[in-house]
Amino acid sequence: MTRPRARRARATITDVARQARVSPATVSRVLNASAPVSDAASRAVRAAASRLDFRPNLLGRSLRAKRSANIGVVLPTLSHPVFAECLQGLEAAARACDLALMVATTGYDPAQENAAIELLLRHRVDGLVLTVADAARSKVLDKLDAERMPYVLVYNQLAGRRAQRRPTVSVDNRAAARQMVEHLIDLGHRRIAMVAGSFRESDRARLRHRGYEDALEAAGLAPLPPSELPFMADDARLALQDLLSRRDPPTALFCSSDQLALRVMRDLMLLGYPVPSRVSVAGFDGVQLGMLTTPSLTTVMQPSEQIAARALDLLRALLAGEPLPAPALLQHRLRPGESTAAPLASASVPRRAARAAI
Amino acid sequence: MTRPRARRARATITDVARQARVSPATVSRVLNASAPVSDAASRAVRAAASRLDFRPNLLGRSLRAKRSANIGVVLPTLSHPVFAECLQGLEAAARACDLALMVATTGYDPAQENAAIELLLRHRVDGLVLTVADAARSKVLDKLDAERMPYVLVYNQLAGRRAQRRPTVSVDNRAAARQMVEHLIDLGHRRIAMVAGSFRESDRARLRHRGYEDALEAAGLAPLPPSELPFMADDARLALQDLLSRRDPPTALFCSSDQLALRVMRDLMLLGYPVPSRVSVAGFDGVQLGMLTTPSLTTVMQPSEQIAARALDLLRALLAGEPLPAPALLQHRLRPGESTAAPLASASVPRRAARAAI
DNA sequence: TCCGGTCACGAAATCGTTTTCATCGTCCGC
DNA sequence: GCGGACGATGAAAACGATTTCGTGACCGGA
Repeated sequence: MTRPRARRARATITDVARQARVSPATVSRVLNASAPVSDAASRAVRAAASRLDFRPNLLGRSLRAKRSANIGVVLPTLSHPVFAECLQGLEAAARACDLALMVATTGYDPAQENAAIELLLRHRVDGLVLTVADAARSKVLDKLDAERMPYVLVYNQLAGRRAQRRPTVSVDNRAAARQMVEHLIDLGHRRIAMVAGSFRESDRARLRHRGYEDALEAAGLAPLPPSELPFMADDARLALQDLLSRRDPPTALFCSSDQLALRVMRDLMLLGYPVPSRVSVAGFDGVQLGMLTTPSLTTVMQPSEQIAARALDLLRALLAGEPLPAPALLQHRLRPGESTAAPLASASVPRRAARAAI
Repeated sequence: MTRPRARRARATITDVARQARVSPATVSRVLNASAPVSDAASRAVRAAASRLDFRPNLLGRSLRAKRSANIGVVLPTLSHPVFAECLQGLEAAARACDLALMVATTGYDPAQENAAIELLLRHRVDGLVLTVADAARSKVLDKLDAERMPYVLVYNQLAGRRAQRRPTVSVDNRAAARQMVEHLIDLGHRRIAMVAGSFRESDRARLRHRGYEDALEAAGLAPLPPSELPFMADDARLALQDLLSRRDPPTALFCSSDQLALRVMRDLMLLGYPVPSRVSVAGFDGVQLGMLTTPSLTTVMQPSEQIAARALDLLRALLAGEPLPAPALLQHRLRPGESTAAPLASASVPRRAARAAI
């Protein structure tokens, strides 16, 4: 007697086996192509599986195989479009090879980084793709190393010996920043300030600052003291006001991210400093929305899609047992926009002096 | 003889049990507080667990308990900030109750919607939070219903009987759109066009169009034919050019999303129609970036954080066995920006005629 | 003292797979 | 005709937890 009203539970591999008159082992072999199976059996299994609408229970498989086909993604935030785009890219790449993605965000907070990773590890992700605040002194990376849990860093970039131990996919932040600042110098700017959210907490911001210094030094110009913009909108505006009302204010601002650059542009407008006629603004990231503003944002494009795709490639290689890959540096591209222009004649250092300085 | 060089495998519940001199069952009871345990045993277990750095293997638990503590999120895209913000909110809410999130994006494509869901179901997510292209005629929702898989829709909004069967969390799209268009009318606009990516594929765009019609009708104004902007940037610009070079062109454009509105604003600038002096533009969503542009975007704010939090609440209720909740309508808010203003005197219908029409 | 009832706990079954190992033909070369 | 190799298969043991069920121990009341 079958009980018609009870919802039929989903078919398991045993049901398929019974229906196909083979053993569960054979079903597994057919469905995973993990061992040769006779044609007859193979067909019977496939027929049974489709008849029963078999959906393998990945929990069972993962438990037994010690592989969950599941990779963790840990990012600082999704409000910043560059990370959202990256996640989007990861997701596409992951689904292409039947991997699921578990995401967590950390808000740049080490405690949350840790909590996020713990959660993912409990769920037995096979590996991780992550962006940490500071890759060189990250507790969670130490932990992952200690546990031999494979991971690939994205956007983070390491220098020196550490770079050999921790796989990263990024652009050459220093070179890219230098190129951007050189662009500003080429436009005629002589007093260029760099603005970031926090240098201390971001390895990328620091590298970009190095690039900024490289460019100025090569041009014989003096770097201005770096500015950190407070997180609160109003405080940030005041800080900006302060920065620009000094004697010899900067004529160009190089921002450590597009998100920041867009905020800065907006604040400058509100403060009565038109962009780019009074102040030029440059960003870093190349988010789509930077092209939609007026003026459009001059920025360094990071190839987020490629970064994502490459990161997943590397991670899969690690999972396959290949040795630690060298850090991957992907090509950036300077995207000129309308937010940068030559400085006002009155604001720029007299031509002759500038030339002499160079 | 222990082999010191072999990496010690992670401790399992059995190891903890052995170390604490109790059975695995007791360990489980202590760690999940699922049954009373003596103080002594409890302490011993906790001590052993922390000494061994025990990390429960959720695969084992999920398999046995038929609960994976894992919820699936299916969204059209993450490039659209409104979804990124939603995911961000979901993640925060989920981690607060120790749930992991598995995400997939669909690009509004039914085939991908299906593939994404299949993947998540194989991984045995406990439930889903999703946004589909069109909730009323969605194959995947039918499938989920058939399988009794709990889900909550976000942003989607259903009308009529269907609304009772499918839990949704959204704003009142129609009312919100009406309010936005009324705002345009109040500013003096008489020829207002609505612009969307695709009405056919989006239940939300259609509802917002209804609200648009409501507002115009209530004001005694005639709706203009709706415009769908092509996806390709250049084509979209041409379409816009065409729309505005007709006889009696619209003086205000109501866009079905902020993303679209920002693109439209940019294109209008490029085409030589300043916003808002020549054309007003209004959006829908309330994404953060809309406040950073100049002019800032007039829009309807959807409370994405709350939508996410509420969706997770509802889903947890469903998982706990509670009956289907009624659709949740959350409060929207009109966020006035600089992208809307009174129409040029020459463009607006003469006051008297307008009054008469009303 | 005995009995019924809690209470804390352990043994063992179970979840749905994969994987090892043994078995059984069959085929081939001699 | 025989031995060995090989190919396809099934039985059964994992994987790491939860959960059912049963069993002492203990307590209070008669």
